[in-house]
Amino acid sequence: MTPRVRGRPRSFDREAALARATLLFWKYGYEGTSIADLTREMGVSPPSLYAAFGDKRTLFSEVVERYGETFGAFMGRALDEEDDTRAAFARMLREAAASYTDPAHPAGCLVISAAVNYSPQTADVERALRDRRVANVRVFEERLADAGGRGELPAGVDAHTLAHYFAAVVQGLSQQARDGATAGELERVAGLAMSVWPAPAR
Amino acid sequence: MTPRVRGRPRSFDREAALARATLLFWKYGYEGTSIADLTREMGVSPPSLYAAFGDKRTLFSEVVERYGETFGAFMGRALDEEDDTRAAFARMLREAAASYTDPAHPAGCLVISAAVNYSPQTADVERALRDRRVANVRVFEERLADAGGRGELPAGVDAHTLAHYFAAVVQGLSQQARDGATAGELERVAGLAMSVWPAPAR
DNA sequence: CCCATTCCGTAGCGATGACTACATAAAAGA
DNA sequence: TCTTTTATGTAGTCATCGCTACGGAATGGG
Repeated sequence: MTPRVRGRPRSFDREAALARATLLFWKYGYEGTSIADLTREMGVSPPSLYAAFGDKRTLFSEVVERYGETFGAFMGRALDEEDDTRAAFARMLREAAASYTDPAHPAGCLVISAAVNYSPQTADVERALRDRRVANVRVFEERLADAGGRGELPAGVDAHTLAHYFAAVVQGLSQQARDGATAGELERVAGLAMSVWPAPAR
Repeated sequence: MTPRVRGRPRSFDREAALARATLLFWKYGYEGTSIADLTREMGVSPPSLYAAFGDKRTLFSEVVERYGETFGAFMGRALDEEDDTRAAFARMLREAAASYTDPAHPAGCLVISAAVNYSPQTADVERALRDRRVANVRVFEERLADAGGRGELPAGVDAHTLAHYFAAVVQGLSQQARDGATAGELERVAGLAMSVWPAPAR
């Protein structure tokens, strides 16, 4: 199972180091986190970091990928596991409020907040996260349009606007969490935000 | 009126240079904008910049102050000029949607997006903007509590939650605008967001 | 006219950014 | 044991960061 390779084995836990890097990028963002910060917190010297993860951009990409499969996975799960569309979005907002304020890690969402500011040279990093967010809005819209087609929403409900609304609320929850809002405050905001849901077709 | 001073007069328009700096910080953020970027776009050499504006932090502070009195002033105006509280918040969201997508300047709100990412050395800049945002939530809450006291809202309506909700929506609109949402899309989101407004007391 | 004052552009300061050359250490294969 | 392979720590590379010393240019005061 453990494929013994040639050469000297690496002296650090790659997964643990990646987890440390995630926390740094999450809190300070891509440009706010220096290689010196990373090597210090990961307990790895610069050459080892570059050998194990490639350059800073590649490491960041892997961090984002890992984030999506772990901390950020609640969003896809809420939409996939709930049959009722309203329940799916309600659960998504509720879990976002909880996750974004979890004291076990930095506040807010890494995909939303880690590359807001960027120098002209790192515009592509900002673009990569923006593409993820835009793709997410499309996922929302497809689910809502599908719900409309199945009669879960009254005819004529604007799935496009509703999708952008939920995206905006999620991003607002992330920003509020970073500004110090508590889990309880955000859970109540999430509940209030759901009251825009259109009256059921009759 | 023009107080003639001794020495050589400055060869550039201080207000125009400040406006250029505002656009740069607005788009790229505090750390994403270098002194080299600023001197190039402002058409001013580094020593002139430092003589006229102090260091980078001080320049940024002045930019933020100016922003609040110009581009960001619609928010205070909406709350001050509208007697009806619901109309005040509706106008605020509507104008935010318009301002954040105005092609005459970078998308979104400078106070929300210019210092999301920060190195440990510039945490105080992030803090300064965060304090502004948090103060804003308090202004919202006071206006909403006042509306409750005047009978504009049903008894028992949670002004605190409502204030955080509106703050989150505004921040979500800003992020959506930076991600490329159009004015029309955000205006519809703003309208939808207002449907959480509680039914009037009877 | 000369001086004091203020601003100008050039050129460069020390510190830090991302990243790497190099010699060595630790493993597997022959 | 000896070679090959891969990882390690030290100690740098060059570019860019925010910022400034310095000498010259443009003004008003005397």
